Amino acid sequence: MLQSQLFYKTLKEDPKDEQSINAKLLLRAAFVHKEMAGVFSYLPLGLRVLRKIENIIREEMDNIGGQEIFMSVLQPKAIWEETGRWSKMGEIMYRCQEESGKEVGLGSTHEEMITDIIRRFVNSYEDLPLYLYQIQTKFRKELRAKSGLLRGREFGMKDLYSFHSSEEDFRKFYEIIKKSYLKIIKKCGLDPIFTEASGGDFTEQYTHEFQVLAKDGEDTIIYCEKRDFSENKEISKLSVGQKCPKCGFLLKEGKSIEVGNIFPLGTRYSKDMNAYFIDKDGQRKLIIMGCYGLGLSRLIGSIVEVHNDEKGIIWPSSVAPFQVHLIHIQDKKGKVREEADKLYVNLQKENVEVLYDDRINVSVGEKLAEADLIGIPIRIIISEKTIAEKSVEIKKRSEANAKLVKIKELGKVLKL
RNA sequence: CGGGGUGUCGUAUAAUGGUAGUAUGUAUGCUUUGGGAGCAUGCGGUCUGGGUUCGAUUCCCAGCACCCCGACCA
Repeated sequence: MLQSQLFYKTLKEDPKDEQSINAKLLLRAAFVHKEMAGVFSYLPLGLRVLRKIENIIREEMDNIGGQEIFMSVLQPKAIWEETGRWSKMGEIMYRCQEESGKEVGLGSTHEEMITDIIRRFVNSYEDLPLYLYQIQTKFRKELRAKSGLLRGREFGMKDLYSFHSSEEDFRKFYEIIKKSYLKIIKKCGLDPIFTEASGGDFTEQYTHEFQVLAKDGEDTIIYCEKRDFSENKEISKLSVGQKCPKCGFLLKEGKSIEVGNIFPLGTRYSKDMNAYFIDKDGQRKLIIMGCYGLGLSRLIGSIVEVHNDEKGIIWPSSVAPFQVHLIHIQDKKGKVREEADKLYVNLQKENVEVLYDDRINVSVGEKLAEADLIGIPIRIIISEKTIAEKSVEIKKRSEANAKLVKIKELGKVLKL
């Protein structure tokens, strides 16, 4: 991508109304545009990050046998009435009324809809287990949207629903998905803590959350540094300084962001919505369900909250909008530009995702400051100086020092 | 939804009961190229509605928006 063509514009100053780091940096670097509180549009840079994360998730979901679907956002009132949640979700769900008086809701979650779908397709134990997921925009009337992408009224989420013929089978899958989520979150460059919490609106039982430590997180967890124990402070009977019940280490308390959660739904929804299957023994039984959410927008926000410095964002390479930021420093004869063009073409041939700062009437300082703000993991500078040594300068965004690398050896250094 | 704060060019800010200024961005031209570069010229603004007043961006009231705290929630 040529930077001269990229749809973006950076801001030198923090937007005055934003307090959270993720909002400040994502807005300043033009990853997103804010439409209103808790509602953001994704611009080219931000969308590239979003797609990266989506694909990390897809790959992992497909690995464990998930199948992707895409449910509608508009939801009929009738299915929500079956579970009694039409009135219960009133404060959360956006709703509208058609001319005829018919009411519809915008999906704030999809338990009802998925149950409605599968009850028409699942008849036998042979149809189970079944794992369906989607990557979808959710709408919730947040009374107080805040903290940039961390709490929105419209936000991206991956939701997975699993269907089982026995509690035992469900438990097995619960363990699989736990590992899988930990893996996904780690791949996104975060350090997840598996945390026990209360079930909220979904279930009476305790559930589990995937928390990421962050100064400005809105949750508080009591956790063991060895990662073998963690409870949301809301429900925890333990506190800082007490011993971890698993390993005896001293417990810590920390602010955190909930990036994912898993709920054992049991037969809560299948019962209300008559989702049965015929088991091996010929008996009609309720389908056992689980649901598993992963906040896409929230993951992006969390990554920025965790990976930044005073100059800008530091993207982990797995989710970075580009892998390499190629910057040329203009000389009088235009030689550097020629060399940079060549390098750009070559990198593209090697399928390196490269953002090439080809702009000519822009000062070096501005280019470098913008590069730091945008936060692409590897910065390559080519200038008269480096060309004199048949080299380029390489610097990782996460490191302080740059080094000269011979152009010939560039492929090796970039591990192409 | 309760409490608090803030609304001035795209962004960040200053000032004022009587012509709204600066920086940055942006447009044009020239110069410049290793940390948001220089000169010149141009474009661009007082959230909305009501009240007080000869006159309101300024004072008062209401609304709206945004931010923060709380409650709620992924």
